Amino acid sequence: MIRSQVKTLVDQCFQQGVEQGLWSDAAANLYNVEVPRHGGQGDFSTNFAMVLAGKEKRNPREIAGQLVDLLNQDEDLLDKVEIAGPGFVNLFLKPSVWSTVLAPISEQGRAFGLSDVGKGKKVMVEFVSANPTGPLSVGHGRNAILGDTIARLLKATGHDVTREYYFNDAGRQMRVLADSLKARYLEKLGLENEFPEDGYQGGYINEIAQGMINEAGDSFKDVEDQTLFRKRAQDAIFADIDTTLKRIGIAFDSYYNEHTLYEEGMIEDVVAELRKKDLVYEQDEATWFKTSEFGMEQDRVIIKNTGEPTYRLPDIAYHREKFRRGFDWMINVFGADHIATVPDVLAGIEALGLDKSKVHVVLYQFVTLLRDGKQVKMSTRKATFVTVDELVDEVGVDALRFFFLMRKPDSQLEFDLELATAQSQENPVYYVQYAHARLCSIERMAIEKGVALPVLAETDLSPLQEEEEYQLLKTLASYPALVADAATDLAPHRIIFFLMELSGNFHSFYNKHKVVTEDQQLTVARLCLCQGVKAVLANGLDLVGVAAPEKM
RNA sequence: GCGCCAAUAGCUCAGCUGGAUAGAGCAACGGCCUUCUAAGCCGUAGGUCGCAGGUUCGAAUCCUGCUUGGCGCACCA
Repeated sequence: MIRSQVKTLVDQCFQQGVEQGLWSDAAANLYNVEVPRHGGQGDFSTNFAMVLAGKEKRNPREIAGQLVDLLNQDEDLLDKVEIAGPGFVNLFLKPSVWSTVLAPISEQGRAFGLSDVGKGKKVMVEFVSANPTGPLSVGHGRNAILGDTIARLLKATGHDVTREYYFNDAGRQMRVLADSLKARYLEKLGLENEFPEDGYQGGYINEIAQGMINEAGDSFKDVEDQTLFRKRAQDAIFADIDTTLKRIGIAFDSYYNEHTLYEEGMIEDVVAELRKKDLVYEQDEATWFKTSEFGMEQDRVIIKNTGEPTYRLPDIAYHREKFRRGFDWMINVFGADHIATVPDVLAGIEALGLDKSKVHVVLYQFVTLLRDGKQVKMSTRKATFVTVDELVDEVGVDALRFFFLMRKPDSQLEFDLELATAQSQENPVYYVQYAHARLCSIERMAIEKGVALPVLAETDLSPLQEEEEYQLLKTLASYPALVADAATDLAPHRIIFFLMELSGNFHSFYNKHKVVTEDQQLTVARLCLCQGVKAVLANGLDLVGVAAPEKM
């Protein structure tokens, strides 16, 4: 926005300097224009002279002086230019420039902040992907919110996004699940049963068993085939997962069942292709993949001596399928405990001659749940986990999403239930939402007092001259670039930090200055500013899936 | 033993991919409601950016080596 105007200006001066023989073009695209951290260092600052000095072994302050002369030809943007420190050139904008940010916000409305930096790139975000063995737990919650928000960000920046859920309803885990259900079923009928040693102990199994009894009594008691029980468990649990996801605002574009890979022969196909490249061999009745040829310490089994593939093989086949479906960028959201599987799959992709740089794994660290100040130990089997549903019951969807996004994926996330529930008033999500509600309240008040909401194009913005007003305008102006960066860096937490900053700017402004006053000119100008802040807050909140309430 | 992630204020964490004097929220202390929502604001205090080297005009940020914590290292997923 305004920053890019300034960047363009500096670029033009750079070019002029090249044409005038002041310097070579060695530093093209290497310098930057950024917002300095401290006050008094201008609205923007460039390291131009120092970068160039490094390239040409000259005195940076001398180059800075030449750049300043060129910049001083500008009449529209700049108020003054200074050389500072080791050779920074600090640019001070004409104050009136800042209010120009309000026009695009007003014109674009909900679309302000969106961009086409993705250029329609076809991207798949695969996330959650939990097998249907139980309700979604806290870890899945972080996965779900992270994946969903990354998808939202990419969509907002012009990517063609597909959200996919990959799951597997076969395999050992599901067999144990079926056995667990059957045992509970028999148990409830008062019949002899044997609960599997490593069975799933969650109460949800009992509920499913009870449902079967309510429906059909004991008619399943002699069924030997486990398929029935597996299907009952899977259907019930999947429906449950789906309900939870809907509840936290998440919908998938497609679901992919591992079965498909078998049914359509893609598993054998991958093995055949690897074999053709002499990358597999048989040993101890198992089939091995030469991962050692791709920088790994040892080879890995892809087909067990039982004839059953290990998880690697379908994972590789699945990724090949993603490539075949034409995705340019494949993002997987995995918990840190899956780190070990990543190199194998990447090796497989490489082995198949595909471009592994198109696959990006977002690894998020664990969520530590604190209850009564103590860490809650969680285990899916023992059902000592806290579910996403329970969390939502306690803190609500908005707080859940906000909290899960407050930390970058790389950081462990501490979720203190007491803090999130008992002190919900101090919850940062309210800080942001409250700012939005206040803005709505101001508009209501203005209308009540007979002040019509202004039309920006007809409003003189020159009365906006307070420091707090400039601060708000500057923050607003930084929004579009922030969204673009957060998206391409897969860093949703930056949106959260932006929202807190903008809200903070607004609360400060609000406490120091009154919007609706006797001064007509000032009132309408400030109402325009408020409309801009409100719109950007709403857009940002929408981007992370948090509500923007009009009243609190 | 090997791999990945982290280490920044008392606590929880940012730090825009190498910039100038280190940032926020809680917690602590002191102030601000007859005025558009006090779920808010203002001020004070709080730091050897885990340790040691290296790279350069310049390092919390990049490289190497250590230390501590978390997660992994299956013919489980």
